[in-house]
Amino acid sequence: MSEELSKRYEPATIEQRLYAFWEKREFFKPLLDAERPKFSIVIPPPNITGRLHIGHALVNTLQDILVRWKRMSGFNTLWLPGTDHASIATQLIVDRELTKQGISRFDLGREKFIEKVWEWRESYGNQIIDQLKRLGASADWSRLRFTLDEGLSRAVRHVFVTLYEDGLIYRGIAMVNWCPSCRTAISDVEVEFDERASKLYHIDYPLAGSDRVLTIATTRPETMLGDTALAVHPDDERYKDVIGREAILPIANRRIPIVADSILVDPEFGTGVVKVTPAHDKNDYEAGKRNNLPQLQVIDESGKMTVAAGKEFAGLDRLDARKKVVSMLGDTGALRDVKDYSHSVGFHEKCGTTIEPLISRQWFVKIEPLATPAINAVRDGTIRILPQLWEATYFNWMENIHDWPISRQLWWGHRLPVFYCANDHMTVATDAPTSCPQCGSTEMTQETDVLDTWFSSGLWPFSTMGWPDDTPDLSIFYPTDVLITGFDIIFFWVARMIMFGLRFTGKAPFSTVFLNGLVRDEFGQKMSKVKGNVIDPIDVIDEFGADAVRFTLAILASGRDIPLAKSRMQGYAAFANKIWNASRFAMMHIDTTLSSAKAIDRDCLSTVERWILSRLNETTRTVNRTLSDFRYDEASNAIYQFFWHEFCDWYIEMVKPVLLGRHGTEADQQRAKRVLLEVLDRSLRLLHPFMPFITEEIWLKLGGVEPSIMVAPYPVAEEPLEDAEAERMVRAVQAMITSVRNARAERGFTPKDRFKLYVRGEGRDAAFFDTYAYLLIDLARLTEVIVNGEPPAGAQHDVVEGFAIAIEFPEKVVTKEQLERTERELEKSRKELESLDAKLVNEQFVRNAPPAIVQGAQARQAELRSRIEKLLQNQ
RNA sequence: AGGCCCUUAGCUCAGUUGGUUAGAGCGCUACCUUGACACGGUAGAGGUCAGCGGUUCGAGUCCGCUAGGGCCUACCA
Repeated sequence: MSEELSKRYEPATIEQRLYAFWEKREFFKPLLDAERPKFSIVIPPPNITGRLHIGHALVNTLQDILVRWKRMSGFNTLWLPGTDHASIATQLIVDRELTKQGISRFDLGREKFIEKVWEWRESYGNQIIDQLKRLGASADWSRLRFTLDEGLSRAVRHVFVTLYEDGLIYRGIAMVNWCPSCRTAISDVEVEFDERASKLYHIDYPLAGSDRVLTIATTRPETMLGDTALAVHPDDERYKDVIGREAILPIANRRIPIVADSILVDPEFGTGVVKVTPAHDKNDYEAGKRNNLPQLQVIDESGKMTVAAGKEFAGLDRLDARKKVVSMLGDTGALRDVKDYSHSVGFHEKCGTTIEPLISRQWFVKIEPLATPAINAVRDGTIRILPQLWEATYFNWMENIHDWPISRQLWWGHRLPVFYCANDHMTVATDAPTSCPQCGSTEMTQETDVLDTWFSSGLWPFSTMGWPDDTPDLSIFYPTDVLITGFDIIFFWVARMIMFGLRFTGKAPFSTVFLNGLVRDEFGQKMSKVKGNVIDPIDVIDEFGADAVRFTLAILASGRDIPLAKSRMQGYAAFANKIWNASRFAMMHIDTTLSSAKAIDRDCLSTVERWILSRLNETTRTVNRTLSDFRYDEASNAIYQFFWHEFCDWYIEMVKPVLLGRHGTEADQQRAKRVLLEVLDRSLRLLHPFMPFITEEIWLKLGGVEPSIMVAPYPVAEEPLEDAEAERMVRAVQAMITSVRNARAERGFTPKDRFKLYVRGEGRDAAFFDTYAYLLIDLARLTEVIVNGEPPAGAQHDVVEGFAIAIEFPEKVVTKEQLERTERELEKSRKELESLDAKLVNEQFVRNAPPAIVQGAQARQAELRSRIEKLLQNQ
């Protein structure tokens, strides 16, 4: 048959053509058929701002492997793709673009700015989708969703209104994490802490009406302008007498009360006196509420000092104000000491700005009623989180969860469905009211705040399927089966989907969460532009092919961090080339197509054929089992080992004598061709989820019944193919061949030199060695094999897999290396035998160990004894 | 501060409930242009499984301690 294949596999020439073929034939699309077993999965929507990075490549490779495996295994499979509008990230990017052009978003105004963002999204927002296609992702692009789509926006409004009506969304004034650069509130999970070198300033506060001073310590002296109290511990003997008195706040010269607070103050820390700034510190805020202290805001939304901080500070940036305060304190002698200090500082994860705790009016989700069912769902096994150790992290966070601030003072995103009339009456409704239900005013304005991006992505598994409508997609594909994502968004996203899913659909949105590790560089370092160790997936796809990249990611992914090295990808590119050439070899000989080939008569197979089918069957079993456990590493490794080291290294070599007509009958040859086709076909199908492109390219040439390998059935293990006896005998042949090659190399013979081999075997085994002597002759390059003959003196003896063999060399050339080697082997065998002997005379061992272990030890003991005896003859 | 994890070949890592001789990829050495493949083949070197102690007939695997490294969460005046 067969067209010519090029000598080397060239991924670039086939990948895009095959992907276009799959898309055109709509193989990615599931059926709207509720009767068939389904498998569904939703993509973690990448941000529209994103370019594909290696983390996306990983998570989407893992999803695609699962999806292709399930699809081939007969499931009606949906992989639903989409993108996230990424409120802050996108706004930041477009903002920066505008800044480059010398425009501020405030010049444009909200509406014009949002138009710009949509334009930006049209141009760049789907780049990442095209990149996912390069990877081979078999998602159903006809269902592509975007979190700001009308349908998804409707779901968002519906959820907001429902939660509001249920009393689970409220508006309130509270201290939040504020980003002075983005000028918005953010949630706790969006704050990243980093240990920073800083200073601890010790400042004297005079006690009013006395000469005494109270020394406090602070890392943020500028906030003292907003101090409204000092606090000490009520049981601290040193300060019992000052409780209730007043201190004089330096610089501002205000009198502030001294209060007792056992929660805020740790008497062991510092001087035991704490300044209290209720408007600018979380703990002080709480302490202020406990002690009825006024809140004095001295820093504004942009991080600048307010008028309340004093005339000379108003308008200064908080850091400049700090310098000024320190300098003034120094001048007045109130600055007692400055110490180097290291403490953790919160930064906005998106822009890196230092977070400023501020009191502001925000919208919150009351989280406890949502969290409790979400905790239970994981506890009772409705949802399982893998690797399981993440469950503890999930519980820990969920059990200490705080209300979720969901409003953001941004422009790009879902505007809250909250409307105010001219008389400031508030209406919460999914559709904009034309007039105020309370006063009839027709001057309605919508809340300017938008929702946290994660509010909409929290609805992703069902909003993408048309919820809140009752759609076929929802009834067939929801809840989904598996969620694959990075552990870094377990709180941002996974927890919120579970909470929302349970609340609004009554069902867990997925039954399994698989959290993949972080891709690092080959030395285990995080990839970062600064370090310059970033691997761009598109670059490596260009260099090694998508299949090699995917295979590398899969074989390294066991749930933990992945140290990715280019050398690794190079290795699997070589594997792809190996597959290509093994197939090339096979196709040079195969003369039927898969669809026209006759069924294999399993009753008249050769031992070698039964062996390779048995090995392939075992591999098939392993791959299916490990994939269902998300052990991508074991699955891909099993195929790799089988294909390269059993199929290529041994089977193809063993079948060559028959295939090339050096041995056997015409019928043997025909059968060999048929089995070769069978093994290649099954191997390719087994491998397809991991390496979709190369397997498709080759498989199409084999002429199967199905139009594509991706819709051909996935192999499953079949018990009749297991053949322990064939495996035992071929193992023996392999060991004999290895032994001969080894001895040849040791004695300094070339591969061209041929020898006589003596093999000892009984009954059926002897008959086997007679029949398959040609294998030994061909692969070990022998002149002949003598079964149960008497080897001449000077032959080299060995015992492998329980069979005694001897090699007759042309003359007795015993090299020093060889003697040393024999000595080493003897030493090893003796040592092992020694420990085995000790074990077997130990009654405890014989009594307590399982019989199989004891029998194994005895068998090994016998083998070692005979091996030692034979090795001694070589000296 | 609390919790979790890691330490196995030169490098990066597997090693499932304790059980024969601890594996892989890359790298390294020697030989081989054998009619699928030099992105190849064959053979080989390389490990006191971080250290110490314990449980057990038996420990890389279980327990404790020590040392080093990483991650997460919360607070740090």
